[in-house]
Amino acid sequence: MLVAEQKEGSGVRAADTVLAALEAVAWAREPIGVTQIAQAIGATKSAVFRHLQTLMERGYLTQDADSNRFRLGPKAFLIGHLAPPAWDVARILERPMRDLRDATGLATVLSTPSPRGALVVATFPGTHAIEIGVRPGSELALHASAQGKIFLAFGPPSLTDQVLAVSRQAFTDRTITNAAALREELSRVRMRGYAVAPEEALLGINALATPLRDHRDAVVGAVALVGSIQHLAPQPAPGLIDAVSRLAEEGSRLLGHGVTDRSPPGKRQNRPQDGTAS
Amino acid sequence: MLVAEQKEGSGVRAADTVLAALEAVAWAREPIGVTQIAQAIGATKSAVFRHLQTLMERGYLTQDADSNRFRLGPKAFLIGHLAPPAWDVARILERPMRDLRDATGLATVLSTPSPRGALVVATFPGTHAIEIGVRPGSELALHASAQGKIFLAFGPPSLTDQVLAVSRQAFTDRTITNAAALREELSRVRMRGYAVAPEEALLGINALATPLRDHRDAVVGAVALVGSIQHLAPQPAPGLIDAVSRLAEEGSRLLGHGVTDRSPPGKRQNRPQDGTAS
DNA sequence: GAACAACGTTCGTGTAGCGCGAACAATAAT
DNA sequence: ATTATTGTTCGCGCTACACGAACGTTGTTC
Repeated sequence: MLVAEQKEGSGVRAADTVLAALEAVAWAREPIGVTQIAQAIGATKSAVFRHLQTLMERGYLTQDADSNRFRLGPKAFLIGHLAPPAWDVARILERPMRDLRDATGLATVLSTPSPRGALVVATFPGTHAIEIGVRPGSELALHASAQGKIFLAFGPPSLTDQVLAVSRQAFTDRTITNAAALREELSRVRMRGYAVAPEEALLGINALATPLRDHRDAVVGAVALVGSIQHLAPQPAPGLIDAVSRLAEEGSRLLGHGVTDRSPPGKRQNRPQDGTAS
Repeated sequence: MLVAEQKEGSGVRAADTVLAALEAVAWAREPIGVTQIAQAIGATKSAVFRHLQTLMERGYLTQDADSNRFRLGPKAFLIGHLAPPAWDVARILERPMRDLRDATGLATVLSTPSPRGALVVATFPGTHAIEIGVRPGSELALHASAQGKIFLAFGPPSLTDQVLAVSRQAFTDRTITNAAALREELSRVRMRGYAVAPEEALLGINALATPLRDHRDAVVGAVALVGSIQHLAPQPAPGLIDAVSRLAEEGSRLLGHGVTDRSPPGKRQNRPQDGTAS
């Protein structure tokens, strides 16, 4: 074992497992049993069982009296509704996102940055016969999704370094795994102001994403269109780019971007970085 | 094995700690630091620190870039909004609860049963000069709160046994700690249909609660008025009782109570169990 | 109705991973 | 500068966790 290979090194194992179990229940749209949870998160039944007890004791889960299956409980609900309204972009953007979906027929996705990837917060599936969508809760790889590249391109450079430090998984043969190539792609994204990821996460699928900025100009999310490469070419139609950009701008405006922007320049969190010294 | 004596024995310590840390952040209405969290949940700084890393890795928390303080993250938001809409009673009852508060001037509280107590889901503080309220997230003792007694009186008998198995804490000298007296009080609650808890949790404060029932006739929550014993006597004014009862009935109706109530009697969740062999 | 399968739950064991306390670093306050 | 308080890291010892297998129960199949 030469390489440190820090995958999960800093965290607490039992704590990570309990959160994984919680998520397994959350992502399932119907009550789910111990065995399914165990194999979903790759742990043994007995371990999961004890963790589920912990979650029940604290009210995050409830166990159906006669089926012995688990569903989310009141504490989970409460925690989510105590979360800062900043994440309520989902609600704010619900209408315009649906409109964009209806106008383009493509799946519309709202993501937010998370250490493991671009967390899908809200989605509106496409309207074509072959429906393409993304499940809320999914975490899209930062290097292989349009949203992820947005976060890498406009987010803190430490995030990029983190991603470049470990080897990137190749989901398809179009996935950009080379570090230099990825850096180049990111500077291209910065120039264009939008990101695409043709067949980088899944063959036949492309995505087009633009950044959401808050009142402090920090990128806090991304809106994206996802669809077949038939409807969403590697070089998307200008109309689509405009539409997504407008949606992102509207969302940013609703987040306070551009208003009361009186923070003295240079006082932002834009630590000098390297200015893309590449 | 007569008594199970399960205080915290069955859970996983690290898992419990990480959830406690998550809650500490959630209940704080502003970003909070490691030290405060540690002493809030009674753990050492270093342990809490590692747990916070786990929570960040999974996106439940975000760390403010320059203050190093923690706030709830997107995953917490998402989990809460994936919770079954049953807990959305809070939203459904928002209007009527506010109306009741305005009509009575007393704090209106919505609670739901949880193993540790009556979990406060939503509150509207009273309107008197001396404001009395309950913080969302608080877990009121089952034996010393009006809401808790509702859950004991109308919930599964196993819950009552559980509470009676351990010694009850006396918050004031009015708190009912004696097992027989509590059983008696519960049957009184069942007869009346409402519960009060004059000065049982806090001197000078009383509460008046009625049960919320879902479509299967199970008690899934309680609405309560909380206020000074000046405004809320140990034997509350009939008008107040009526008002709370009406609110609870309206809430129950919104939860589907009374419609398609065709479940055969005796088929409910009253499994014989061992009948309290102790 | 017996045999089977699958599930939730319990139990014992070895070890690694956790909690602890103290040291270190970085900031803020005096 | 000095002090105090914070966030972060380190090393150690022991606990309390993950594992695997067994148990009890439910539901399914022929």
